[in-house]
Order: sequence, then structure tokens, then C-alpha cells
Amino acid sequence: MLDINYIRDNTDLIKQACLDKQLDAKVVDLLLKADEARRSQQLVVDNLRQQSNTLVDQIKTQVAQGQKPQADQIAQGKQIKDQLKIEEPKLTQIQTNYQKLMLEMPNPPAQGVPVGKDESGNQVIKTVGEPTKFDFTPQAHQTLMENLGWLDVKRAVKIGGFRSYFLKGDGLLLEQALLKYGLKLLIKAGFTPMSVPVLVGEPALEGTGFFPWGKADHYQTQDGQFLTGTAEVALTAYCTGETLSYKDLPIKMCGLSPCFRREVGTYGKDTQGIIRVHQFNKVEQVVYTIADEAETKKWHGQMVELAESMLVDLGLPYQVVNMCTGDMGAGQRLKFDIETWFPAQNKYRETHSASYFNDFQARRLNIKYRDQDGTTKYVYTINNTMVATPRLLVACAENWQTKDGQIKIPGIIQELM
RNA sequence: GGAGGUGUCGCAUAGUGGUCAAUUGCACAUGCUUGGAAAGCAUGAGCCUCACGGCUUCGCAGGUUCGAAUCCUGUCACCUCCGCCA
Repeated sequence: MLDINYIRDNTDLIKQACLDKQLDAKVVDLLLKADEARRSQQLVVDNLRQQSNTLVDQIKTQVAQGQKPQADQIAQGKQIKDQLKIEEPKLTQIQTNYQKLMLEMPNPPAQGVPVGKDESGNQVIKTVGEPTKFDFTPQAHQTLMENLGWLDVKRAVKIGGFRSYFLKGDGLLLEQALLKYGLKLLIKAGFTPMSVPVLVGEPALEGTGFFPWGKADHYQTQDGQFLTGTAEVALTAYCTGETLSYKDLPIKMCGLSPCFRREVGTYGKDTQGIIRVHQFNKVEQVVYTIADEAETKKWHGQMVELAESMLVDLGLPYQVVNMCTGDMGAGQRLKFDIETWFPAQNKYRETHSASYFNDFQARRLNIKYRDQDGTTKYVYTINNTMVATPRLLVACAENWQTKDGQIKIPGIIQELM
């Protein structure tokens, strides 16, 4: 969410952000109208309340002196009350509409974000390592892993439907080792490891900016909660409604959790193997910082480096991509994806995603801190993937495969299996 | 799933229909004071308005009333007991 004053003063900027992020810019004008309606109706209600308060104060003074309220005073009070009964619901309705529109305002992209319609506008800003070379034709991970008894998709699909999978034997052990390794690196960097609720209420998803835009991609329970697609939701919402101290910041958290995604609208994509699944496991990094974009950028960079250091340790080739406006979320100011090399597909595929939001999420979640000068400000939030499996597991399997269909596991990982 | 209890401005507390924007203690921050500190004193939320000023607060949402922290209903969270269970 943005500051309404900021929206009023920078209308064109927000409209441009809508266009650049492939959203309908009409919502901005609708919001400004709703804002005006809200303020004028607020005035109407405030005036009535003022009349009522004045009257009540009079009566109170009388009662304190032992006099009873007069009949005409009570009649006047009743009349004000009747008017309020008409005007207050109007205000509520206007406010509800205003709130809804406020939640739809996108965050303008940061400076330097390439403008583009879709993934074709993304810019590769760094490439590390060379695509893995083989003196044989590399196999696709599903063949490789199924042959080794690491993976069973056929039986899983009978049970859980399309995009289900069993990991077995060393396949599971390698998955767990990768997650564990990611956690180890983050703990060393001062992050607090956390398990998180993955079943959450709607406010957490609205607060993190997944809703309203991404509602269709979430599973909902019959009790109304949602399954989260990332630990970012619970970690970012961790201090919802709290006012922290500047001394508490930065807060560095990492969460290990299962992740659920409906993957609506991806029916033709990645139908082979387990690159795109409905349920996977992930270690996620989340940081709260002071309200300063330079500081937030610094942390964003460090969090990307942490993820990179893991890929380097694993010997996986990757590139870092600056995501264009059309390919980033409505709430994000900057998004870098890390794409890892997948030999069988002969291309780099997204394995990590690092974004920062300034106070966009903190406003929605109401997470503030008291600064050194005594003023309260919203924290700034940043998140990044550390390890997502099975996607990274697949990258390992494909990049580490040998001619005879085996998978060579590096020493640093072996000791965790 | 059944029965009962609790929920006050960071923490802890007072307050059962009318000066309660809310008591008291502690903590934290800022300012004054100081050579510096301690102590002491003062200040401390949000919204609308250029401003004067106004409106909002007692888990949340409704209701009763001229008037609600206080009464009623619903709801959420926590606690205790019973049942079930990893």
C-alpha cells in the first residue's frame, strides 16, 4: 500500500506504474474519486458527531449538578442519532470501496528497472560459470532420477493428480541436504531459522501483496484460510501490527516451509518432470530494514549474494536477471531472478527470486518502528529465495550427471546426506 | 466436540452507564536541566483541515441509550477442565 498523500501528489507516476506493470490505470482515478467522496462524507459524519458530543457534554454537566436531562435535549439527541444512522453506513461503504482500491495501487518500480511488457524485456546483468559441457547427450532429470529410483511421478499422479511426485531414497536425502545447506549458510550470516505457518488468513496475503492480484493461484480451505506459496508470507507478516525500535533492525529471518501453488494458467508449460509442481519445499530469506531505500538495496544485494554463494558452492552455472516492469509483481520495486542452468532444457530457468518493496508491505501489515528521533516509520521489507526444491534438486541432478546415468554429489553436500 | 473464565493506550495495573482521551507503576524515545551523567521536570497514537478547530480510542463487529471501557448479541484470541488425537 502507498501513502494516499503520495498518490495524490504523484498521480501520473502511479498511472505510469500501472501501465508499465500491465495493470489497468483506471483504478487510480477511481481511487482519487473515492478519496474525495471519503473526505467529504467524513466531514458530514464528523459534524454530526460533533453536535452529538456537544449535546452530551451539556447533559453531562447538568447531570453532575444533579439535574436530569431535559426532554428536548433527548429529542435533539434522538434526531442526531437518526441522521447518523443514515450517514454512517454511507461512510462505511465509501471507506470499504476506498480501502479496496488502495490495495490495488501498485508500487512504482525503482530507478533502473527496465520497462517491458513481458519476460522479453528482462535484462541479464551477470553470468557466472559456463553452461555445463558433456561429452555425451545429457538426460532429462525425470529419466535420470526415475532410473536411479529417486523419483516416481507415475504413481504419485495416480494419488495426487497432475504435477505430483514422490522423492525416494537418495533423491529425498539430497533434497533435504540442499535445504539444510541453505539453512546453514543463512544461520552463519546471522539469519534466525524459523518454521512458519503455511496455513494463513487472508490479511497476511493481502498484507504481503499477493492479494488481490494472486488470489487465483492459492488454495483455500473450507475454513477460509489459504495455503501459502512461500514462507515470505508468514515471515514478512511476522511483526504485523507491531511498533518495533530502530535498535531491533535489521531483523533477519529465514523460513523453511512447504509451498503450495495452483499454477493456474500454466497448463501447457513444463508438463514433463518436476520443474513446476503444486507442492515443494523452500528456504526463504526475509529482512526488515530501516526506512531507507539505499539500505534496503544494500540488503537486497547481500541476499542475492547469499543465494549466489550457494550456487557457486554447488558448482551450478547461473545468471542474475533484472526483471522488467511487466514481469514483476504489483508491489515490488525491484526484482532480480537468479536463473540456473538446466542442461536437458538447454537453458537457464528461474530458481530464485529476490525483491524489495520499501514500505509497501509494511503499510499493509502495519509494521512500524520508532526511529532514533522518536518518530514512527514503516519498516522496509526484502525477500529472496535461498533454496527451492525440487527445482534446485533437478538442476543438481542434471548438471552433475555422468555418462553412465549416475549423479555425482559434491563433498560439501555428501556430508549432509 | 462439551463446560467455564479472561481480553484496558509497549509491559503491568485502576476503572461496572455521564469531565474517562481514560488511573497508577515500569519501560522506551525526545526536549529542558547538567561540565557529563544520575535525579528532576515536560512531552509522546491516527485521520480531516493552509489554519482555527474537529473526529477517532478500552481484542474485533454489531446492538441498546441523549450518552458505553462499563449493559446486550455475535466473533476472534488466550487460559482451565472433560472428550478425541499426532
